Amino acid sequence: MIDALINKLENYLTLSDADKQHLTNAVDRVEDIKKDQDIILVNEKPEFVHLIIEGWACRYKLLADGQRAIVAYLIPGDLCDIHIALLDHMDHSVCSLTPLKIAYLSREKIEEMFFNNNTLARAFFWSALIEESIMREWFANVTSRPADKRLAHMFCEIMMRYRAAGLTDRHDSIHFPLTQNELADAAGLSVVHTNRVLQRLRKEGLITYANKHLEIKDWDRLKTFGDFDPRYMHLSEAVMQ
Amino acid sequence: MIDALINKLENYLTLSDADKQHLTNAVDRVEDIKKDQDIILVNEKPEFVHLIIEGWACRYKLLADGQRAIVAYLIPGDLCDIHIALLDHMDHSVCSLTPLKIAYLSREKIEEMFFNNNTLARAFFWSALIEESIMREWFANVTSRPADKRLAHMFCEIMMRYRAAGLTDRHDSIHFPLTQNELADAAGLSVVHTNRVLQRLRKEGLITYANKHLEIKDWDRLKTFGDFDPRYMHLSEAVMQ
DNA sequence: CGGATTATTGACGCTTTTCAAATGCAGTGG
DNA sequence: CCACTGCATTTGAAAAGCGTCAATAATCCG
Repeated sequence: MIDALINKLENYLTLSDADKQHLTNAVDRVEDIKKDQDIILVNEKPEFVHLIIEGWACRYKLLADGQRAIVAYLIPGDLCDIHIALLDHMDHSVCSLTPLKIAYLSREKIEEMFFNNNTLARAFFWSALIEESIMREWFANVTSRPADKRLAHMFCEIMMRYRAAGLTDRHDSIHFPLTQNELADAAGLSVVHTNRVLQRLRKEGLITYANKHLEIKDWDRLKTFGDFDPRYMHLSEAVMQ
Repeated sequence: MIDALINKLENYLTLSDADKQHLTNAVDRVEDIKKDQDIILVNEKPEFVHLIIEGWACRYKLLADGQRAIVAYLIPGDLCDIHIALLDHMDHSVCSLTPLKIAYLSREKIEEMFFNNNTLARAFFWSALIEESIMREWFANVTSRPADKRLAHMFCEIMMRYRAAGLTDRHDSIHFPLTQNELADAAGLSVVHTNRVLQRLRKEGLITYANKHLEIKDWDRLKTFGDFDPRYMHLSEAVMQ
C-alpha cells in the first residue's frame, strides 16, 4: 500500500524489512478523497501526516489578488506535510486534483521514527532535501526558460518521478490527469498561452497530451529541448538510466 | 562567531549551552573568501559544510544558454550545504557576492549531532524546511507577481531574515550589497527592467537603494504592496512583530 | 440529453526583453 | 591630483512574449 513511498525512498537507501514495517505501522487509516477538495489548509496544523497512495494533488498558495499559484504536484508516494512534524502551521494548502486515496500517518510515530531510527531519519530528511531541490529547479525553470521549454521540462520531471515511485517503467507514456488550467497555474502562464504552447509541442512531434494521458513521442529531443538534467532529483542510476 | 546561526535557530527552539558548544566545536576553521568566488560547485561533494559568518553569497544554477539563475541568497547564519550530509552531490553552486568569512564545519560532527542530539536534529531539519518554504514563496512570487511587487516582496523578506539572524533590530535599513544585476538574476528579470522598476519604487517613496544600502521608507506600505506575509518563514513572534 | 467544464481561436494591448549607447562612479597608476 | 579603466547604472527605441477579453467548439458527466 505504501509501495510508492518505499520505492521512492529506496532510490536513496535500502530499507530493512523492519524499517518498512515501521512505516507501514504508522498508517492509521486510508481514506478516499474527492476531486478538488482541500486536504490541508494554510495555517492549520494537521493531526496526521498525509501520504498519497493514489491520485494527484498539489501544493498551492492563494495570493492577494485571488489567483492560485501551484507550487508542487504530489503523486503517489509523496508526503503532503511532514513539515508539521516540526513546524506549527502549514505555509501553504494542499488540494486534490483527482479522486485520491490518502494514508493518514500518526505524527507521533513519525517523530519516533525520526528520532530513534537512523535509517528512517535519513530517509525523511532526504525526502525533504529532494523536495527543496525540486523547488529550486522549478524556480530556475520559470525564471529562466520560455514557456515551451518550461513545459517540456515539467513533463520530463513528472516522467522521472513516476519512474522513481515505481509507477511506470517507461519514460514515454503516463497517466496525466491535469487540465491545462492546472498546468498553467504551476507554470506561471495563462491558460490561453499554455494551450498555444502545447499545440506547438504537439506539432513539433514532441508530445501528445489528451484524455488525461501524456505521451512523450521523443524523449531525447524533449529532454534536450527542455534543458532537462535529472541529476537534481538525486535518484538511483537505474531510474535516471 | 556562529551567533547568527544560533540566533536563527532560536527563532524555533531554545538551544542549551551544551548544544551551542557542540555547534561551536564542529567549526574546523574560518576562512576569508574573496568576492565572486565559487565556494561549492555543482556536482561536487564538499568535504565540509560551509557556514556564512560574514557577507553575502548566493545559490545559483547555470543554464544551457549560459545564463545564471540565482535561486537563493545566503546571509550570515546560513548553511550553504547541509545537503551533502546526505546527498552525494550538489545540485547547484554557491558563489560569494561580497568578501566572505566562512566557517568550515566537519561533516562527521554534523552527522553525529543529527543522529545523537534530538534538539540539534530538530534544528537542522527545521532549517531545511524553512529553506524549502522560502523557495516555495520565491516560486509563487515570480510566477504570480509583476516585477514591482516581486522586488518589494524580496526586500521585505531580506529585512526579516536580517532580523531573524540578529543582524539588525529594525526593519527599515540594512547593508544590501547586491548589484542590480544580481538582483535581476534572482528576480527573473532583465537588468534594464529591474533598473526601471527600482526607480519607480524610489519615486513612490517606498525605498532608497544606493551605495550597497537599502532603506525602506515605509515598511507597512511596502509590505502591503508586495503582498508580504512573513508567516511562511516560521520565525518567532518577536521578529515578525 | 443538457449543463458544465475544458480546450481552442482571434484580436489586441501591455509587460518585459533585447540591443545599443551613454553616463556615472570607484579604483589604479602615473 | 588627474587620466584611464572597468564595472554599475541609466536611457531610448523597437520587438517579442505573454496576458486579457471574449467568443466558439469540444468533451465530460450525470
